[in-house]
Amino acid sequence: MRSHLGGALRRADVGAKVTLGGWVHRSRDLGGLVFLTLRDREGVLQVSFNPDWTAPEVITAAAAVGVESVVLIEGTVHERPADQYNPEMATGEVEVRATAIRVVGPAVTPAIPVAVGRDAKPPAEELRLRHRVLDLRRPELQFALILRHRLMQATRSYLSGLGYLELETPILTKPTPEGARDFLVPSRVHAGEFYALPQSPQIYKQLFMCCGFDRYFQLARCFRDEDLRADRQLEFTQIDIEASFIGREDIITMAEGLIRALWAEAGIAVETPFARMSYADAMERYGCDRPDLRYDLAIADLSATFAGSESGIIQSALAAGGRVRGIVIPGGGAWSRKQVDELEAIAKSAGAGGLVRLKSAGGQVEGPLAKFLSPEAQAALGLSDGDLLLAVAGADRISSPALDRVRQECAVRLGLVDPAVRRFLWVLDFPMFDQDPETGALAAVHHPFTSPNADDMAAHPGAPERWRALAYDCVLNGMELGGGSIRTSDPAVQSRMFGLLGIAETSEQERRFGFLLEGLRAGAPPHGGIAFGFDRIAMLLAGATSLRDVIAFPKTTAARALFEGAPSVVPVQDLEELHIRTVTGA
RNA sequence: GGGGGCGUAGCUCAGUUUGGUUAGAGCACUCGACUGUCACUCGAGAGGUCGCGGGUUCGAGCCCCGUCGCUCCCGCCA
Repeated sequence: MRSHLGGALRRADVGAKVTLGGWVHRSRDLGGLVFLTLRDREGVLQVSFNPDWTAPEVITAAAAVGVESVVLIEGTVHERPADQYNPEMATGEVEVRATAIRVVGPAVTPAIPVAVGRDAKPPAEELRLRHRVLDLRRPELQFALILRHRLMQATRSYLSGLGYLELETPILTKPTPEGARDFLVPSRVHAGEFYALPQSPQIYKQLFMCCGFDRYFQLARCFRDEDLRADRQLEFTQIDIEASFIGREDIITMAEGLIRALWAEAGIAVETPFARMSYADAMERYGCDRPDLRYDLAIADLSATFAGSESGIIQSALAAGGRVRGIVIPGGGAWSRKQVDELEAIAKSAGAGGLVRLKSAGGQVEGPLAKFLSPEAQAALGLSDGDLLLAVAGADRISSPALDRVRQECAVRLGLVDPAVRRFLWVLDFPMFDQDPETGALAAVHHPFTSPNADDMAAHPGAPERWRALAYDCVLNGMELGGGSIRTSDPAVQSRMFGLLGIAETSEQERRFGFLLEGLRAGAPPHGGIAFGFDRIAMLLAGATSLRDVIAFPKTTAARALFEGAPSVVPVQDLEELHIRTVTGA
């Protein structure tokens, strides 16, 4: 039906007789002379209807077509006169002189505009989602989804090239303990029983290793029934990878190559290897496990300096085993009382009791606590003129998240966040467990299948909260791109892990994880892997600010699909067949 | 579950401060004019449950209460 994609025509195509199919992007009727802008996935192209080469009834038909209608056009590619080039169009040096037009898909007047002006705001997101077919016609979204496709192909090409096999895992599966709420699917055949949608293919990919498939990957759909965010959807795609007979360094090298290949697909050169930092250092210096290294503003331990102060707040924090930690902000001394109050509010919302503030001006240290500090202590702070010191006294569990947020906000205020800079980072040696400060209960930081560090187990056999894990996260500019670990391949160790996590009963372990334990007992190779958040990577590389712009049919933050209207009520008979009765008011 | 922002014509918005005549603009749409436009231009026209419900008032787009939707964030979620 078509001979060319109109948006791809260039000066080299001049002279070609073409048949084009596409959408009417804009139309300009000059009276006896009509221009249509035709749009397809390659771009937009001007088609001219002129009595010199177009029959009168064709011109009449062209003048009558509404925008967003689908047309088939016949004509010839001509170079435009040099003074009529349109530098804003990739096809701007040519036009197609039409001899025929057929409206094959007339369109009603669009509810939201597709051809938006240069400075025009796009319609409200609700309308964009409600009229998604129109929204997805916009060149930016076409670009984003086409880039997404290319990133998928680059992933496949890179990993296949390394011998990885793309293997599929079930969507209807068994509830697993990733920590998030599962989506459940009722079984019609087995009354009262449910499948779960996978939060990730974690166990299946480990089983593949036990099967001997050796190198696995999948562009895996994952499902988590939690509240949404700009960067979080109910269903999302992961680049899921697992390999056998490898160690941490093998995974890191492979993953750096993958990142390089993906960024190259978007035209960005990435240097490897990436920087590395231990979890402990990241928490100590930046207060978080995925620091943005585009700026420093590192946290320092000031406990020794403040030890001699007579401030009650400080003394009680230190007495309780806490520390005083703070950030020196060059130039922050010029900030107003109100601006610093705002920073304190941020620290408080993160759980801190308040912010200790000291600034250096004219060689003097000023601030509410300055009088408690000896001249020696004041000098030890190392403040230069104009510096502001913001500190939090208390347990690290409190001060780290508070200083993390303060640090990020200060960086924004100081203009230190350069979007053109990319600082990739591996965070290594995560702790194996997170301990609830009240109950003492352990929870897996990564997941229960991660292998603990064998040296730590040997050194502190009775203190699992001190064990590190063979886990690693890949971080870019403060964002987690992906993470993984070397897994436990010894079924006895795995069983012990379940025990530490509160699943002590053998029968309970077998009921929930028997299929994994059976795989491990059948002879498991040492293995490990990693998973990257594919949507988030696509969002970054497309220059989008919301995941919804790189997902064709996303959900709103209220977990609704506005275009198709999901979720929706279903007939009672359907529920009965599934052995389900709804509760009133639902 | 909690907090913030937004909701006025098909779309983007003004009008809400301090309640007061018939709620406006640009774009889109309809009709007309126009032979090289490219966000075509020009003229005319049509288009409104001011998200929804209730209240206060002589009178509500504007004030009060409730509710719904979208969005950002916290909780939650790697």
